[in-house]
Amino acid sequence: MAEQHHFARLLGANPFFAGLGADALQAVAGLCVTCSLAPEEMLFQKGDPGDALYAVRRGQIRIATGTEAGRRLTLNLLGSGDVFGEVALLDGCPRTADAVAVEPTELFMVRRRDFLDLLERQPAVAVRIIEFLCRRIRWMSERMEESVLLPLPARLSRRLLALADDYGAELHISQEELAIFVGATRESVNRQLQTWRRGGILALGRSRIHVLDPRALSAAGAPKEALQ
Amino acid sequence: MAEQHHFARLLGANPFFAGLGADALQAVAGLCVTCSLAPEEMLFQKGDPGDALYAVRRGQIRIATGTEAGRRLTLNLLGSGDVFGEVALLDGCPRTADAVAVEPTELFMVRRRDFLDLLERQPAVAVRIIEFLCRRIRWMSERMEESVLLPLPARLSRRLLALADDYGAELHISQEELAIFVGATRESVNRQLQTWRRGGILALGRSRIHVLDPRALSAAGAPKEALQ
DNA sequence: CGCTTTGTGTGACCCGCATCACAGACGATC
DNA sequence: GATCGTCTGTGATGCGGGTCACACAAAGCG
Repeated sequence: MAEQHHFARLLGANPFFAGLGADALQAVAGLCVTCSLAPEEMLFQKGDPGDALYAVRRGQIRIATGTEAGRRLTLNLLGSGDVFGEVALLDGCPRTADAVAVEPTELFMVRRRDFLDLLERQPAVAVRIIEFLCRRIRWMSERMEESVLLPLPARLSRRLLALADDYGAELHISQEELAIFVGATRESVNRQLQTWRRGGILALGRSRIHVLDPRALSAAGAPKEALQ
Repeated sequence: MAEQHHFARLLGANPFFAGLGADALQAVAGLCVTCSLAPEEMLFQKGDPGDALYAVRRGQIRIATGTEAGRRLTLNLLGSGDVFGEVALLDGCPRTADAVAVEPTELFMVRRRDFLDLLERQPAVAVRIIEFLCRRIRWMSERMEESVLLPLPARLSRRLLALADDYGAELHISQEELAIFVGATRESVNRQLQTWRRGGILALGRSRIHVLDPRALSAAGAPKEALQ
């Protein structure tokens, strides 16, 4: 019960369910199942039927894809409170990417049927969902522009700043992880991080990146365009 | 009046409004204003308030962005029957990209206020919108993966096949346009098209690309992965 | 405590694609 | 039909970043 109250609060804080009454939140909370994952454990993969919606309770989830040739790409990293898996849930089509736990992770899960029932009984939820989807579209279109138009230093700078914004200046992520997140190789990422470290912008450690000077990092991310 | 019936049919054929009753469609049609654009005329640009939803009646619209440094990127090309501008309309935030007419174009336009009123009176529309947004998210995530993971020939092949699918095997698009659509330069695109022309896969002309052998083109687009 | 595993730091080399620079070729416009 | 602007075709050259190949350091683990 305390469990469910905690849960309802967590959901209420999330834009996906914001605007529901306390009672409705309790109802949603009642539909949820928790589930936990070990590091590197896969929750679902590309092509699976989208039969559930998830929210991160604790830990971190990586949404990723790759080619058969082994090239990989992280589409997003999700932390506590983030909701994911909504697209496949809403349109009933297969998942477009894999979801893997980065660290020991606990999730809340709502099954498709239960969620659609709720949606029918609470039409106000639809509006929230629309807003949520719009936010996601904007985020994707931004990332898409970045990845096509900007060179590695700019992409890296922005991703680091975004991560620092979400998780604080002390990031614990390996350079390998970071590389497949910005669509580059570990070596290239390492070289760029080194020049920033030498400039006093970052401090580096094993699976640790400390953003010391966000302003300078931000400036370093837009030199080509700034100069003209 | 015949005008409005034509319009209502066009809207009904579009997933955005599919599922509305004939009367509802008439109501929407009544809200619409038509507007026409000359080639290269700008409908809206990045940062503008999103105060309307559009549907292409005739012609072609390019959705694009770019950096201050002059690098450009076409995000989408929309033809007759396509709906666009829905994100800014729905969440009330500024446009994330420019919309420009490629050729002489006529549009239908619904103003934000009118549309939100409709949405309130016809809650069933919300579900359609959700599906529409989901489709868009899937499309974007696919394009995003492509642009990061695939080399130019693969990206080009896929874009050509997609265009041929929408507009028929006879594409009339300049190589420059095509280049900024796949995130490359005209020169690189030209060289790739030439090798395909020499292979009998394409025929080329001034602002004209004829896809002669879609199968071969599709195969040419995935060599690296296919070989292994 | 060695031994392995996982992550970092760096050099050498190469390749895809951008950049730069022209030379036609086709369509419009008068 | 001469002229001009847009579009195509192609070479030369350069650079960002991918690939390969190690050396080393820090964390697990018997």
